[in-house]
Amino acid sequence: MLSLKKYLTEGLLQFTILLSLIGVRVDVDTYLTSQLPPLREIILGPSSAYTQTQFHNLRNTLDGYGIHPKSIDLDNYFTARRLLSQVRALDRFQVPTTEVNAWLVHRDPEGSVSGSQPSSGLALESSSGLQDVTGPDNGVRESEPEQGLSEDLEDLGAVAPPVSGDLTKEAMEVNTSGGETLYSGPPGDALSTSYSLAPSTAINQNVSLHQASLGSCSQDFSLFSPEVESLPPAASSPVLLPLVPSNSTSLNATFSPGGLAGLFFPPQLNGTANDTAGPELPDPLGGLLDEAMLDEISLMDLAIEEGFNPAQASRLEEEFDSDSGLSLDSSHSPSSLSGSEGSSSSASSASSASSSASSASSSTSSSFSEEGAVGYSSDSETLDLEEAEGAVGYQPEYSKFCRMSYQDPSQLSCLPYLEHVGHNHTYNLAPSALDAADLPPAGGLKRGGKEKQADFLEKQMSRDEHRARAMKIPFTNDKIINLPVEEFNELLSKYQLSEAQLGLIRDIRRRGKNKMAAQNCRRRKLDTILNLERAVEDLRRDKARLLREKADSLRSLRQMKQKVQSLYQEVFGRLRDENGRPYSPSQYALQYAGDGSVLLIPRAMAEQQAHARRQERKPKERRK
DNA sequence: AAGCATTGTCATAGT
DNA sequence: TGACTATGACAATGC
Repeated sequence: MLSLKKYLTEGLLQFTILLSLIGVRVDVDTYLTSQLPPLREIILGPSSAYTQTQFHNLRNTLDGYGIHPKSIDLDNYFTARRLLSQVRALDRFQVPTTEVNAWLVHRDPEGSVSGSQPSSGLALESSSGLQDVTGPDNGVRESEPEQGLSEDLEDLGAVAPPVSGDLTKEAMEVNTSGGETLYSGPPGDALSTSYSLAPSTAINQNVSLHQASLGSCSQDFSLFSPEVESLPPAASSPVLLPLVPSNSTSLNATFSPGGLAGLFFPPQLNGTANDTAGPELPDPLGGLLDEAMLDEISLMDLAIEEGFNPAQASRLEEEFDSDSGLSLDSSHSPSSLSGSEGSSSSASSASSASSSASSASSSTSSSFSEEGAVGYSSDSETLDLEEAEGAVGYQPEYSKFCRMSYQDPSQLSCLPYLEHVGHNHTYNLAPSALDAADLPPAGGLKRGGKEKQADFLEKQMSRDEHRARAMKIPFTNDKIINLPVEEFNELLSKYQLSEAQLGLIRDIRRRGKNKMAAQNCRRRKLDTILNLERAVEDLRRDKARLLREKADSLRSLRQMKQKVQSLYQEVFGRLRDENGRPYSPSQYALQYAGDGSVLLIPRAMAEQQAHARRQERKPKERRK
């Protein structure tokens, strides 16, 4: 039995370790407690410590402590919840949504201006389109830049109203009569995240401007319709670029691998453009992305503060993509965990097995010789119970025993030389098993074997059993301990017992119950430790997962910003003034508006607005 | 022999 | 108030 138990215990643990190594978590307790009761009993022993006294204690559940207010499960639950939330809060990373709406200008072939056809025209909304490109899992939304863009629009409205003319500070005049009106299309219609060719014109009369026109580059830029090429020169700046949304062409279609490559690596602009707006585009995104960049910087700062960097993230990702279940901390590797669990489990099994002895005792004969918990026996050389009593502070009883047990000469030795009470720690095993293991084969000494067996059984008796026997208690310790109080009192009433006997019986009952309570308590303690270990492991995994997600989000954010920058350069490089010349990036900049429109404004104005936004932000940050 | 693990027991607080 | 449980602390014992 012992070897079987050890074999099963170790085998189960090894199997669990193997499963954990391949990423499968196994809750041994689950199997032991609910799914495989026989296995549990083999390994841990019958859970008598949980159930023995439960038939008269309705408070306890089958597990003995499942719903008790003091249940460690409650502690574990709340502790785990708290720790989990704390860890998650530590690494909480919320990537704000990004919605960049850009509307490319196109020309009304008839020179008319209309804002009522948003579906026609060239949509350049990247809010979800970029997410599509980066994939749904890596979709990153960043609301702050969008908010910043809205601020851009507001600022622009305050400083240089982009629509309906009336633009002050120089060359802000808006000409609505021309055919090169620019349109600020409604972004809401941008169901498609697409770049598309505008089959027709959608020009908002209110926002038409003449300062921008599309050059003849459209033949090599599929984003622009041929119609746009023939836009007459515009007159002044800033220009409001109508980039009309359309759902006719998906972003994925337009951003074919080549197209995406073009976005990531902007195509060289034509010679004219390169002359003025070429690679040396000064701060191409200008104030458009500064907010976003600031966000990223702050994100990176945060990451650095947390001891986390993208390289780490990549490494983490590689590590955890394998989902090996290995924790970051080598000291908490599955092996170590399993080791601790193994030791704990073995300890638990030992304590449980002790209870199994108690339970086994319950099923044994009620005769005196067979009664009670098998186990804690006196040493064979020290049959003196009273001396043992004295050794553990039972002096009053000790004297009684000396008086009461004299009838048995073998137990009369109230002598100092029998001080040592041998503890047999195999008491948690059934005597039969011990007999089979320890006794010699039944072939030889039959009579001697029986005597040894009797001696052995006597050794297995607990001290209280010896005391009860010495006091001639007429019922078993098992009954004394486990009977409900009413039946217990009824039992006592059936016998004429001396005060000494009654006192012993009460002590036996008290000690027996406390013994099981102690076993129960220790088992719970072990379970608590194991659960905490599991909780720690879970938290470690959660933290690693959050870090990995954070790395993914940062990566997606970077990619998206690169795309936006490339798009900016694409668009800006193809803008032409009234003379067909490209705009100088040192003098002009594109600015996104919250409604999805794109404005071409003087760079000084853009920088001024960006500066104003920064000034606005500072007090807010200080407040934080 | 020291150290550790296990178990029984007591005292005490709480139910 | 008694019975019972839970648990910290201590001691005994075996390894």
